[in-house]
Amino acid sequence: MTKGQQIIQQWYRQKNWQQFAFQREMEAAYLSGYSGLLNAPTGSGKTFALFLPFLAGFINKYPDTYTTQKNNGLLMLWITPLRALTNDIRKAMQEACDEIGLPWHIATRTGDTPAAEKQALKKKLPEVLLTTPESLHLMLAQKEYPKMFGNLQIVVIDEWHELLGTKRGVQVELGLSKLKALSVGIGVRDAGNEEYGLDENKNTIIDHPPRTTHHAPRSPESRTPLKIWGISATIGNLEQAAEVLLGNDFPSEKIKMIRANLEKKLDIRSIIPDNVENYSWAGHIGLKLLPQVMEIVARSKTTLIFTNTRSQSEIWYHAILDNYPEYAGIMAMHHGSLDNELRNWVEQALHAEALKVVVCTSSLDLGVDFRPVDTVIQVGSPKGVARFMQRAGRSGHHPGAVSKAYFVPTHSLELLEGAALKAAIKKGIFESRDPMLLTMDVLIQYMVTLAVSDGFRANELFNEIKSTYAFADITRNEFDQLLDFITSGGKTLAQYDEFLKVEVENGLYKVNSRRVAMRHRLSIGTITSELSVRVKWLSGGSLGTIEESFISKLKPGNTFWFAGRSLEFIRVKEMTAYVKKSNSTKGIIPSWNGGRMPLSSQLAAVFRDKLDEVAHGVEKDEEVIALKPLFNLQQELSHLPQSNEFLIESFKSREGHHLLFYPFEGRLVHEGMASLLAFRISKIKPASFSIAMNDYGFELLTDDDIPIEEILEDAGFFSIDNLLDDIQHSLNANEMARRRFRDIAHIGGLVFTGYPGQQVKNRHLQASTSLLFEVFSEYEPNNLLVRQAYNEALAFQLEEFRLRAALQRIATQNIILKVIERPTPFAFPIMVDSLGRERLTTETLEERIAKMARSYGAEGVAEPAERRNRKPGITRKKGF
DNA sequence: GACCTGCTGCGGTGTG
Repeated sequence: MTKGQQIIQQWYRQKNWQQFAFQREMEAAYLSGYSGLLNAPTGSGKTFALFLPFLAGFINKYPDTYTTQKNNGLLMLWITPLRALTNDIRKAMQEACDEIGLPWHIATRTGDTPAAEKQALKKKLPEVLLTTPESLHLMLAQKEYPKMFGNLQIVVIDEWHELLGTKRGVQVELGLSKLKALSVGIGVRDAGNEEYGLDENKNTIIDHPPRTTHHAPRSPESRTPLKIWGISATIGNLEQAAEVLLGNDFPSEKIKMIRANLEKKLDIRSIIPDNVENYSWAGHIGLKLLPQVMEIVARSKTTLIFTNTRSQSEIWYHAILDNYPEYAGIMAMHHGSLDNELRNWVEQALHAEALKVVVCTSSLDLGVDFRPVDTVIQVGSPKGVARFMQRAGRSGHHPGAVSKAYFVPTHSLELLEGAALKAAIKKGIFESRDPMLLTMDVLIQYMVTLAVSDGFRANELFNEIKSTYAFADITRNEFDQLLDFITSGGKTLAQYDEFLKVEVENGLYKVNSRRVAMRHRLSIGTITSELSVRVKWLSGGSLGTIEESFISKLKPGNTFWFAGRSLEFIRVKEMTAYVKKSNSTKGIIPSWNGGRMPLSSQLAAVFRDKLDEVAHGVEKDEEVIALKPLFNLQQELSHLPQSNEFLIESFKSREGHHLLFYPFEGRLVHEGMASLLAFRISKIKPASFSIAMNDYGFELLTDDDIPIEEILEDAGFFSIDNLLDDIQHSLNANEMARRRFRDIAHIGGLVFTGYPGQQVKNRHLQASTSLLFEVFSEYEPNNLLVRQAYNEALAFQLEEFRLRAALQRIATQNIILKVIERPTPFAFPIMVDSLGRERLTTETLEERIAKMARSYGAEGVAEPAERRNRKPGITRKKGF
């Protein structure tokens, strides 16, 4: 056993920790020089599984000197997606070093780090640096960055599954390609120099001449000595995750996948309403089950209640306070629009076990490690298996403990998702994270980043980025277009100085303007967000942020609920809304505009399986048994589709002709499919439709009578032939792309969002990105960024891939057309979904649903309920 | 400018 390994063993004994098999495996792999991916859940000691072997490696290499004070320079770079994680992990690592007697300095460098500390880091590097992808790029935007990373031994990308599939992930890929390239050059030069980096007389990091030209092209013999390790939770495509992380040039014999295979005991239960028949058929808040939820909370020590939206957590918090006032003081709320100070306080209080319950959104998905929580409650569909697993895993956090998680349906049919979730987890089905490809905006940003610091040479950079997974397929022609774009503004913008950022001197692409450099550093990153209004007490102190559009609808004196308090609105000044405490118990709760998460395709598939079981009379799940009356009614009024059947319901009311389709494929696909089918119908019979949808199906409503039997006979109705063409005609693809383009323009640096604290007005940004989009579309139709905008719209807004798969599935199914008398349990939630929900409504949704139920119930098909705010579908009148 | 229920995440200046 080596000295390093001995020290590790001793450390585990001292800590009285069990060393798991995967940790030993990890140790062996690391010490034999492998890179790869560690698949381990949080709470399994994954940090030490990587950190200790790294220490052991160092101690093995320098067994006699490691205890004396040395200036090693940066040896390990640890990247996490969350600022907060860097601090927790740093503490743990520092403790380990102190205990072993290694006089190392472990530092963090994020947006939180004070400027003075950042300066100090430049002068004297720590041995281990914990940072974020954005901060890594900021470091790459500093002069002489190659020095900083010259002695780097290992890069760890923590929570890689969180980054993979996003533009932040692409940013990491690009950063790694540079670190690898640096290490190749240095590795070659350094061969045979064991004392490298250990010069105690000098306070410089490494002693080698500044690099004027960059590394030589890679040859197979000079493969990178740098080790790269990712840490990822379980996802559907772990192998691919490793490929993306390591890039195309990594020798496969140097790659290992280590799986923790720690069986986490999960105890999942659905909360079943006492009487499903009386439970809401529609809705998404779920407060009817509050008493049952609070019983569980009372029985548990600490509970996290996860909700799907920020306003939902406000509503639940409020309801608990109203009905269970004894929880005041031991309950808290946590979501992304609350002030950071408040959120930090909540996290601390959780840690100190001072809270009994926290109502939260996915803001607590990560970063609650080491906090004792014994029960997790999920209100509403988690929309994905992995997301639910992750949340469930937040409870019973020590190894070996059982995770207890409850699922609270917010409407009856959602209860079947509980059964689907359990089945999916049992079968080990997980969602994949698809890596993003050819994101030119991120590449442009990166190119300018390099130009801002030491400059780059085109051929070298091209080879480097070709080694990444994201840009493996980029052509030289495309790359040249980007070069042209950053140096001359491309074909279209050449006459505007503003876009001429990079200059070429002797083949070196470089930014010489300090102003350009500064502005660029200010806008590094791939996260774009809506402009929001800060909410502040008149007396000072911030509560959080809400959307401009919400505030603009308030008049001074109005009360609203936010951050769990009743507030009186005073005035808005410079993007800040001033409020004071109100005693009114009534108030509107703000809602925020956010992403629209559809049911994942994996969970949707298991849901369809469950439905098939139901149709075949299989009754083994408690959820299915409870839902029996509902399914019976569905069968009675219409039909329960088996997996080889596709149900369509046709129904006439005074409102018009309703057509209901049930692909069970998630709302984004339904939105696209609804528009597509509306278009295809209108080609046969001109008509104008309005569209409503949820995660289970969609509705087409028209004034005209549609000969649906006839239409269904047309083989082309569900066909994927001419799909793209029909989509182009049926949806406003232009508008969708324009919206995507706004973010792309931000990331690519085409618009400047302003200096911190003095943001450019949103309106202006909107106008300028819109203008750019138009100019490009007109004069440069093959512009790479415009092309990207269309591709992103197709892939993420329309989920074209899933849409295609769904159509292909439907083509193999038997179509069951049912003419129904009144809305079925399947139809009802979709029709309710189309009732507008304005932000400032006085009538609660519950009342509206009751009204709608009355209007359709006893009197049969009576006066239709108010149907505002429907999504305008295609308008194609006769004679078009 | 569009959303109508809808999450999360990062970064941060100058000049005389």
